Amino acid sequence: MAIKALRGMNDIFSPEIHVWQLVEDHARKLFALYGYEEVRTPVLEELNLFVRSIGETTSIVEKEMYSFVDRKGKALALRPEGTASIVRAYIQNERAQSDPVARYYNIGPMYRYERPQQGRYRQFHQIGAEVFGIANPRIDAEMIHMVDQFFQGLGIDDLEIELNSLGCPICRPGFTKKFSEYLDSHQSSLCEDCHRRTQKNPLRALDCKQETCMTLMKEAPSIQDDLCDECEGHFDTVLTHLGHLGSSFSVNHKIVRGLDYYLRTTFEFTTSQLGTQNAVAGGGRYDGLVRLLGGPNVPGIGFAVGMERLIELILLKQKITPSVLAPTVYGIAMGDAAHELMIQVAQSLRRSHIFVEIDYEGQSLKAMMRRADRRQTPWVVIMGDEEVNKGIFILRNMGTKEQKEIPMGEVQQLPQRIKT
RNA sequence: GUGGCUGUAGCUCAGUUGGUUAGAGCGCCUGGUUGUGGCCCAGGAGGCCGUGGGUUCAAAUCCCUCCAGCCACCCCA
Repeated sequence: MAIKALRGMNDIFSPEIHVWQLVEDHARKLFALYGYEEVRTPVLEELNLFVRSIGETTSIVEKEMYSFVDRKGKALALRPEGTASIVRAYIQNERAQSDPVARYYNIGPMYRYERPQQGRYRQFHQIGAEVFGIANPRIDAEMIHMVDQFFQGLGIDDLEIELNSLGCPICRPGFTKKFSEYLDSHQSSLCEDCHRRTQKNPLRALDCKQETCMTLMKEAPSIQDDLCDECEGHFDTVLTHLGHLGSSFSVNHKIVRGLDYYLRTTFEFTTSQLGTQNAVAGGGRYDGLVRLLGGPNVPGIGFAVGMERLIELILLKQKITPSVLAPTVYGIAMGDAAHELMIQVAQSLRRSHIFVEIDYEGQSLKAMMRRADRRQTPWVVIMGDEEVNKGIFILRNMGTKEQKEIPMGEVQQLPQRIKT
């Protein structure tokens, strides 16, 4: 094979593409009910946008970005996630001037240079949404519930919703310090990775999968004991409101997200059916981010759904069976004169929004019929010299094998005939 | 980035202890009906056996490199 797609980057074809479209469609319709509008931003941004927002010491920034310099030496990067770009766009376009409150959603590819495995790709797609300008914890609950609705609507009803509060710049440092000290006092029993984490990002040790570390984490200080009154109140409201909305969830103080900008509410939607890549959606609040990136002091919250993972789940659970679209009418013409007329018949039907596919390649009637059958079409229009001379065409019902001769003049009535 | 498993036709897979023209099923094409589909029957096309190198008289088969997929770590969607 001459040229192959890059590692971890996939082509998406028929039948799966229909599932993609269905999912995207579902998202657009549902999000619109909550007041979200789509935004489209470039996939390429200044490298610095991601370094500053996601955090210099996160593994995304340290080793997973597709970054390079352009012809003039400017450092660029393909977006590894969507929030930073949307925040940048919100600031740059002065959206807060007229009204700081805004709800956006976006759908598109993201890029991370990781070792691919099932549910993890170098180019992957997210459906994400962001809300700016609302500090009220009820929006946190509403957003999480909307994501829940999103999955329910696709027949995915067994995801685990896990929530946590990461505290805020007022209370988190105290906890982080306490937690670091705990790690230090147990250095000897920590795994190699957690040693490293102790320096750079101690909280990550919370979701280490090494058994010794896991048992150690059970005894570790928990963030919930150190939340300041405001954070605690915020989190409580999120929980009770989410309960009122009818979403079932659990609180997990170990969920730590890999992006530095999160604070207070964070959440994940996980499945047990996709192996180790179990997060199908995740998100959280990022109140300081807009200001950090040079904008006004506007709070924010967002989430992202992993398309590939969601679609793998859908296919796995057979909630939606991907199928190729079948033409309602399949046109078979033999000879130039018949082809001329076939085009007219087809156009007439298409004007009535009927899906017509004409066979241009079949070498024999038999071959074309075989293809019509394979395409699972219910109706076939057949035309040859005989029919042309008689001013008719044959309409064949593939199910009953009945066929009728229809005068060319009655093309207008075809749509009704086909519907019954 | 680390460790493990894997790579033969479009798909799913056979392929003996290395042995000469690499197979099956499904799918595809053609014929059995100068113009009628599914089933059946017959025939056919399609493989640099992932890539490059090595061992050997001889490699799909043994060894190494690289590439890709999968699994775990890591990370997260």
